[in-house]
Amino acid sequence: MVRMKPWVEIAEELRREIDRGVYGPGERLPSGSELMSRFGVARQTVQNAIDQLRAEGLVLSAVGKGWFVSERKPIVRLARNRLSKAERTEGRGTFLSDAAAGRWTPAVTVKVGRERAREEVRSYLELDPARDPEVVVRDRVMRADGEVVQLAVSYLPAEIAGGTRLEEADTGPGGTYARLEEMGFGLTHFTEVVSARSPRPREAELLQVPFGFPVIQVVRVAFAGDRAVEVNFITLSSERYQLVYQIDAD
Amino acid sequence: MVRMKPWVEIAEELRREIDRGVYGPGERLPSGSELMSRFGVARQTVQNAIDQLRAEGLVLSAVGKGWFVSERKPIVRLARNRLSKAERTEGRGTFLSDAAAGRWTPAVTVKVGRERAREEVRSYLELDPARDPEVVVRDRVMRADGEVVQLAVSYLPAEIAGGTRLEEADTGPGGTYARLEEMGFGLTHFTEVVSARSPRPREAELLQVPFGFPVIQVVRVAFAGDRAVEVNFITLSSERYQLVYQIDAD
DNA sequence: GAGTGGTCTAGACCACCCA
DNA sequence: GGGTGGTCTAGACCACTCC
Repeated sequence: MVRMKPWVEIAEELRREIDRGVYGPGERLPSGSELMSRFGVARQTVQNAIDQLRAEGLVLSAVGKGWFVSERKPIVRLARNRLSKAERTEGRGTFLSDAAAGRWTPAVTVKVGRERAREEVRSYLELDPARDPEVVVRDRVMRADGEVVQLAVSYLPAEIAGGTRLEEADTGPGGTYARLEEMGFGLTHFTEVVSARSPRPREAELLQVPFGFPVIQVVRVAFAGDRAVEVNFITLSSERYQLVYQIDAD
Repeated sequence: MVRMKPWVEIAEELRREIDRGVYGPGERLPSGSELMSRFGVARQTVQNAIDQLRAEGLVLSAVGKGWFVSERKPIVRLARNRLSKAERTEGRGTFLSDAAAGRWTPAVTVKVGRERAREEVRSYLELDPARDPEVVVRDRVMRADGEVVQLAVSYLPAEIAGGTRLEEADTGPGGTYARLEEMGFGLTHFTEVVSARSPRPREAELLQVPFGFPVIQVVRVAFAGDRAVEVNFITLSSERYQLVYQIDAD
C-alpha cells in the first residue's frame, strides 16, 4: 500500500463509509473533534478531508450544526427543446420554459445597459472592431423558488437592439428571441460552447455553490442565417444542472 | 467597503494585478515569504489565496520553483462533427478524429472486460434488470503527446458485443462505432449529458488537473434506431476542453 | 454556555529545484 | 545549501446554532 497524504486517506475512508451507508443521506457525520481524535490528526487536516468531500458534492456543511451527507437535490436537465420555436410562440422565454417544465416559480432581475463591446464579445458576434461597436447588455439573475440558479449576461449589437424593447427591462412575452424574430431576424440555429470552471468568490456566494464546487459556463450564440445576433454567457451551478444534447448521426 | 476574509482579499488583489499585467503570462509571482510579509499574514493564508487562483486556472504552481501566471494552453473545442459518419468511414474513431484536427499524437491504453451491469449503466442502456444483463466494459486512458487528456469507460450489452471484435483491445479502423454499424446496428443519433464536478484524487493525478480544478463529465449514449447500443462515460480536464454543440431552431 | 464549522497564526517538516 | 511550494500541528478566535 502506498503512503498517502493523511487528508487524502481520511477523505477516502469517509467516502467509503458514506458509500457503504454507515452515514445515510441527510445524516450527520462525526464532528470535527471526534474525527480529530479518531484519526489522530489536527483540526486542519480533518478540514482538508471534508473540503475534498464537499467539492465532490458528497457532503454539505452547516456552521454551528455539523457536516451532513448530501441528499442529492433533483438535477435539472436542460434539454435541447428549450430553444424550440414552439415554446417561444407560446410566449415563454427559455428560462420560463424550463420553469414550466420543472414546476418551480421563476423570478428574474434584470439590469440593462449599453457599452463598448469587449474583444471576446466582438469575436462571438463577429463585429467589426474598426467601427468600435456598441452592444446592449442584459445582465440577469434568475431565481427558482427564491434561490439563485442561473446568472446570464447577454449582448446584442446596438445596431440591432438599440432603442427597441430589447433595451427595456421587460422584453415581453417570448423574451428576447421572440422580439428578434418580430424584428425580422428569424433565428435559424444556435451554438453552445460548454466549459466548466471554479467560481469566483462572488459567484459562489450568489449561486450558493458549495466550497470548491465548479460552475458550468455556457456561451450561447443565436444566429439569424449567417448573422450572429446575440451572445449569452450563462453560469450554472453544476450541483443542480446537467445539460442534455442530442446529435444526429448525419 | 465590506470586511472580507483575508484570503479572499489577497486573491482579489493578486487577480487584479494579473489582469492589469503586473505579472504577465508565464511570469513568476512573488514567493510565499514575500507575500506573507507584504500582506502581513501567515503562510496558510497566502496558500488559501493562491489555491483560489489555481482553482480559477489563473495560476500554476511548481514545487521548488514558484507560482506562475498561467499561459493559457490552447483549448480544444470538441465539435459536433466528431461523431460524423464521414470521419468514421475514413477509419477514425472519435478520439483519433480529434487528434487529426488538433495535430497532436494520440495514444490509447485499453482494458477490456466483462461485468454485471450496475444500475446506472442498465438504465442508460435500457436493459432489463430481471435478466441480470452483462456488459462488455472498455476502460480507456487517452493520451495526447504523452499527456493524459481523457478518461473513457464505455459499456455495451454483452448480447451485442460479446465474442466480437468489440471485446478485443483493438477494435480496428473506425473504432467501436464502425464495428457496430458493420454488425447491423446503424447509428442514428447520440445523446450527450454534460455535467461538471470536482475530480476524485486519482482522477486529478491522472489528468494532471490543477488543484481544485473541475472536470467535465460527458455521458454519451449511442442509439441504433430506438435501441441504446453503447453508453460512454467520458471525463475531461476542463482546463483543456470545451464542448461545442449546434442546435437547429426547429 | 457549550458545541460546531471555518479561519488564522506560528512554527515545523518534507520533497523538490537550482546554483 | 538555501529557497520554494505543500502539508501538518497546536492553539486561538469568531460566528453560528441549539439548549
